[in-house]
Amino acid sequence: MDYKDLANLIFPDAKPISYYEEKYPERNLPEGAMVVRFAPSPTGYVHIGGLYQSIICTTIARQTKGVSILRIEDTDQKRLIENGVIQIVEAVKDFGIVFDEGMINETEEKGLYGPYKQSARKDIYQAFAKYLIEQGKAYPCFATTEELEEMRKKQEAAKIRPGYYGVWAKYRNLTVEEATEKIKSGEPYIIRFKSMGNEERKIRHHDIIKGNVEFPENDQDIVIIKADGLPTYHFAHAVDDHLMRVTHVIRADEWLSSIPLHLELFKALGFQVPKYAHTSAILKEDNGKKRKISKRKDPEAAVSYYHEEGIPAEAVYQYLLNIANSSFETWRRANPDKDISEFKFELNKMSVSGAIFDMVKLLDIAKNVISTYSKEKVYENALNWAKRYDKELEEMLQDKDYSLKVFGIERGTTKPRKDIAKWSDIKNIIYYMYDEKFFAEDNNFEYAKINDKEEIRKILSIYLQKYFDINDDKQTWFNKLKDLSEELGYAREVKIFKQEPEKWPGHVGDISTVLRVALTGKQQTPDLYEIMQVIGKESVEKRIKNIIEK
RNA sequence: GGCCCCUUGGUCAAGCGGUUAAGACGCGGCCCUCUCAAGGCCGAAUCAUGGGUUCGAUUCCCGUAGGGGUCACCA
Repeated sequence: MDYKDLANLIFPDAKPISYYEEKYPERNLPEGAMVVRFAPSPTGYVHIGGLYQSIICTTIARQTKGVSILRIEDTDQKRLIENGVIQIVEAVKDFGIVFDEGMINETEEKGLYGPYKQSARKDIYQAFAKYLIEQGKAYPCFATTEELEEMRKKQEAAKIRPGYYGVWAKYRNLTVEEATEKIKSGEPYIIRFKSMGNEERKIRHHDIIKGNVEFPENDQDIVIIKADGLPTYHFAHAVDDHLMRVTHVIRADEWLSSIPLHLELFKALGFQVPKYAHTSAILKEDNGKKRKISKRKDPEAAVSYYHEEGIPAEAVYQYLLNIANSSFETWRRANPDKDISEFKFELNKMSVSGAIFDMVKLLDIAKNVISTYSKEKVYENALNWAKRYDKELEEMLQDKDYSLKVFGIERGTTKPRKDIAKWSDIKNIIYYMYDEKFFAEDNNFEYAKINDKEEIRKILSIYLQKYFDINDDKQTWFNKLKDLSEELGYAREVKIFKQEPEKWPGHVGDISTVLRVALTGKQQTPDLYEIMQVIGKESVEKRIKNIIEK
């Protein structure tokens, strides 16, 4: 009996690996094309880090005329959740991200290198596991959980490196006969890789992002096929990335320390080693310390958060792209009108250390993104958001023509307004433009410098009687405010006032503030003239009278 | 704890042996025909630390400290 017999006993039906090598031939791609994959587990929600990875992945593939793959790593059956795949596909699609190959919904996929869901690739992993057993590079291990537990305790007590390796690898040197006998008698087992590494020796490796790194060789006989017949991450990584002809493995840097293992695995399988790029995690500051941003503690870790808050997907995308390559914002500034896809992304310019997530900066980007939108686009986005998250806002927006006028204020100019960072801001910014909402508020407004009730009435009365004409153009309107100021003994120009502030009780700005508060209930608003034009003559009169007569 | 990685203003960061150490966000001030938002101008603020190497170190080497990752039949 030899290894071949043992392999046949364990995996009698597995195909020879040549079958798969032929089925998934080398890709015919232009020079420099990168084949990359995003390989999440469908365990529940999409994390901001996953979105980050998928942006990097699809960007790199597109720019090098390569291929991006969405592969689902569902080998841990315990952690799976229902509709986990479609959640990932949809979440990513909301940000405009589409992969060239891989899963497109819960069960369907596209591409010739599938299946793209690991649970559907069981026979493939087993074929390669069988191959390793035949070569004497893998073996069945009969250790029970208790046995392994005990071993670990001993190792810890003796303060030696834990794990299944060297002399601790109890079943590593079983003869084929012994193993066969155990299998035939029905003893449960898993398959382990037989490592030839030596912990004393170092291996050097070049990572595209991290640079040169040095590790001790791997000497752990890690599990490659679990009790349920599915592979562990490590084995699936080697087999899948080889068969899918992935050229560049881009993944989170928590995998960096597995490099010695992965390198050994590729070598044992006779695979060409891909290039690796280990990306730094997105961090969160917590009590002065940094830690990985986490769904449990940080709501902003889940991509759904951005939809709920109404932060435009485009802004999140740009923010993440800027974390990945900080030269992005410089490029954006120089090329405001170009499509984002024209930005040249470079893997090796990614930061080696993790960036702390900065919501303030994200919101600043969002503000700028929204400022470039037309009033129609703002309306559409706001309405879509409101339909899902804010019924009251949805009702306000029912009158489309009117709402378009509201959103048109100070928009589409060379200096568009930048006061909206997220759709959830909108209600508070525009409610006073709608009579029903405005009059629903009690009108105990807070005025600024001029806050004497009598003075306010006087200013408003005279304005309404002598100066208000909805048909005035902006300049005339403003001149009239100046005239009004003068008539009431205020400075007609701010400049003049500043030269001799003691000479007047206030200036035209203070007068217009009175009008502003009376008309909107707020001390700060966009351009008052435009607001008056939008709400119209009747509303202006009604609002002013409402104050005067109170 | 072992192994590995990281450390430039509050945050993101450029820099790659000689620089007045970019830029962005944030912060402060001033300006701009009314308040904001914006825009313009100005400003405060950074090379963790100790040793080397060198004519010269933010940059190269070693140590220290701090932070992070990893040590599963999870990925």
